[in-house]
Amino acid sequence: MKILIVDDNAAVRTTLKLVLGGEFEEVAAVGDPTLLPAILSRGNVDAVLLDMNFDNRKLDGSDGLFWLERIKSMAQAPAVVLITAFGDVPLAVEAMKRGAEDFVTKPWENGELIEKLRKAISKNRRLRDDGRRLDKAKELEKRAEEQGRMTLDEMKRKHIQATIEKCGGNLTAAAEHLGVNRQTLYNILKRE
Amino acid sequence: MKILIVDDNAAVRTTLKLVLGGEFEEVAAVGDPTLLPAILSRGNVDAVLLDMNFDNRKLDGSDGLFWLERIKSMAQAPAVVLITAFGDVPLAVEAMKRGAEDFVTKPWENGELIEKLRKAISKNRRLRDDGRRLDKAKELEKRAEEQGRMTLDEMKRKHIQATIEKCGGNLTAAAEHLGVNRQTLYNILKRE
DNA sequence: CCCCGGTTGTCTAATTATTCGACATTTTTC
DNA sequence: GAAAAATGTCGAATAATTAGACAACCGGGG
Repeated sequence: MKILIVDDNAAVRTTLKLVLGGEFEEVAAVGDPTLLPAILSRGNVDAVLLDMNFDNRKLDGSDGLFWLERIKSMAQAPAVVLITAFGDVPLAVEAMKRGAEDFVTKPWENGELIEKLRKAISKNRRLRDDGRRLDKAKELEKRAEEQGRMTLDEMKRKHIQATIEKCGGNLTAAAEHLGVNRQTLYNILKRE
Repeated sequence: MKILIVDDNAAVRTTLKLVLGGEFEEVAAVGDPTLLPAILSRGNVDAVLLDMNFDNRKLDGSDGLFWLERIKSMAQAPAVVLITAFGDVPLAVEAMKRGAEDFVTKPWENGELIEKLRKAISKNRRLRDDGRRLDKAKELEKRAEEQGRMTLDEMKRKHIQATIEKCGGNLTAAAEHLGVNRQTLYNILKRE
């Protein structure tokens, strides 16, 4: 499991890398959140541990929310755990509503942080699977509907095509599966 | 849109009913959370506004989390907005992780609360729709799989049955849709 | 009430599709 | 390189589909 730390404080980055290094497969750290899209588009990060404040003139966490949104709008988005020294309840709630898997306040407790990261990753995986399944659901729904108003012949052809596909192009086996003679299958295919 | 207020403080209940009464179709309030299952199983509540502390000896919000879980484990669960006077960040985060749509702290701002309730309801509706679609997806998937290893004849029969169904039993129309002769359809049906 | 358009159930004869057995050929597999 | 499996193609027997036709039936409107 690969973790990406994003915090503008070099000391925090070093500490976190040290703490998490022994627990996760790979731990990288960057100080500049603008690098996030580039890094994540390479797609091998399981969780991002994201600081909420990068511009020291505003400590309201809006930077963190912004980057959270950027991350979560990506396809195959990683889990995101937010971390902040200036967290209040409304900010935490807002972050969770925008799809963060967890929200921790500095100073953190190491073991707890590790646990939260692990849980975040597995929760995110579940969500991603659900998302994928939803996409598939829409497709299936559409196909079922099309199928509904199909002519018998079209239906037949489609099923034949699918079966041949499934048999890896072996027409004899396909004919067997379809319950028709091999010759009949040939005829049908010849008639296009 | 129907709102259920759950708070052991009668004054809070009265105030909330007054505030929300003009904004929502129906607003009910109870003081005892143990009534929740009974009320919600009647299934006409869109959102629950749930206090986090019922036992005044423990103000850690565990009661709220407990009831939140109970509500969210129901089929067709309503939206839940938590409300508390003793909220801290970890509690808010935990509540959101457990599926609450929002988390507000006393004292609340009326307009904001109303807005949060509305948004909570629509968010919950989206989630519920997704859930339903997922269920349907599984079913469709199963059917598609079955279909995959069907004989041409079985396939034909299934499609014919479905089409007749869709045409409300009108065989002439069904035959038309299927692109076969009416007589052929009769023959097929007669052959069982 | 009766007529009418649409459906149903059934029939024939002509057409078309499917099956079976067989054979030569090509491709796969061991 | 030989055996096994798959392909491509026949012809003849069998089965299914088609078009056209006819009597019967049902439901609504004149």
